[in-house]
Amino acid sequence: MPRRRPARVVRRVRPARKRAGAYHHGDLRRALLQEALRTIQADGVQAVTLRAVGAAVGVSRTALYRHFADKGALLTAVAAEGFRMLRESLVEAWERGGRRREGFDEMGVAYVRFAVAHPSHYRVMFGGIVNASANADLTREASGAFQSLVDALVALQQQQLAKPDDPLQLARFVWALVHGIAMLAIDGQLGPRADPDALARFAIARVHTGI
Amino acid sequence: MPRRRPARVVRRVRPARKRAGAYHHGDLRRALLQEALRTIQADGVQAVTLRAVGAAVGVSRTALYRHFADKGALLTAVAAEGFRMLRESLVEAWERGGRRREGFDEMGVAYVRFAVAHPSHYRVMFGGIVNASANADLTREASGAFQSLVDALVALQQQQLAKPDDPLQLARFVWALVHGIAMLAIDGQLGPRADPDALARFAIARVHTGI
DNA sequence: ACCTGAACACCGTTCAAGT
DNA sequence: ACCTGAACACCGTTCAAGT
Repeated sequence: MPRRRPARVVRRVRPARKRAGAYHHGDLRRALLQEALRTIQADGVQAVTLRAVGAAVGVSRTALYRHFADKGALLTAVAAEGFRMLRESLVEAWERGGRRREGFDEMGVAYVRFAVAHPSHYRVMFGGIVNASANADLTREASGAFQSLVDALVALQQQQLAKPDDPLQLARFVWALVHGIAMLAIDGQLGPRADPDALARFAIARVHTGI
Repeated sequence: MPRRRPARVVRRVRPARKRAGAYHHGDLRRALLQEALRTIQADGVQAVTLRAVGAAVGVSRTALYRHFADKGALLTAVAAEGFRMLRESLVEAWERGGRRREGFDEMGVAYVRFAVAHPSHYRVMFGGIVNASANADLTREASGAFQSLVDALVALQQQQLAKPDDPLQLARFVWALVHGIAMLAIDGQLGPRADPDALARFAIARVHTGI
């Protein structure tokens, strides 16, 4: 493990100028969370150190402990935020596609695109870095994203566009499929020439004949 | 991050008894690899430290550098070994099922079972810990596992049990599906009462009508 | 050829102390 | 209430030295 030093945290370090006697930071919790998100997107999770995140928002490396239980809690919040963003993308795609079969196809593509656009963030959500069932907020956001898929499937069933199977099991099936495509894509396991979008459309098309 | 200390490495530490003038270890490379595998299965990747692995096989923490470029190379070897084991499981299931549709179903279940039986090892193979395309040996083993799926699909096509679509794309589709089920299962995202085996069979059954 | 031991530059976390 | 700075117990990696 190269133990590569955080690329260039310096650039956003505020020179510790603090008004005399004023230790407050407005909303340090939010600032730390956003800096963690920025670092993950730019340099990956391993670049998120308490020292680097603290320095970037102009605070000591232990200030975080006032707002998070530990580093794991910070990453848990990052994961929860990811599920919130993912749910928004899915719902937007579903509605843009007219809440019909086209909308469902768009959801599948949107899912894979989210992962490909935010690979490091996606890994925090699913890579075993945070314990999915440990945190109530995280569980709620993850369930919300999953529920948007269940809702769409129920709507398809009402329009006779899907078989009246257990929508939960159907949703798990579709979720696993797009999740698998997403993981293989960001892992480079689809090969250099594979097109994640095309595979997603191919897969969803095959799924329709099965559900 | 609790930075939890390696549970109980002590138990397998040999008391550094070394025959005078004999530094050789027979096959230290293999010993280090197997100890890493054992630790991952027992305590997870984060328990694999050069100090712990070295101590467990009775060697200093830097002896590893004679046989691996760095810690990443050790984990890459672990991942490659995982793909070898996975391919064996898949081929065994395919042949046990008579190289027909039943065999294909068994492959899907075997895939998910492998991941559930070796969750930490599976994460090393797919969790972004090692770079999939960086190492030739790893790439070869991963391709071998994937190829066992392609071979099965081609056989199904020859038996008219699958549509004559591009077998590579079909294989990516099925691979993504079982991979997604596996990941969600070991991540606990399927919920506490979900049955990975049942979901795998449900999914493969739906797939057959689509391929 | 193979391994050691000290040294180095990092970590996350705790805690008494400051305002 | 909120933050600091030193201290602690860990890391992976390098390197001169030993056999």
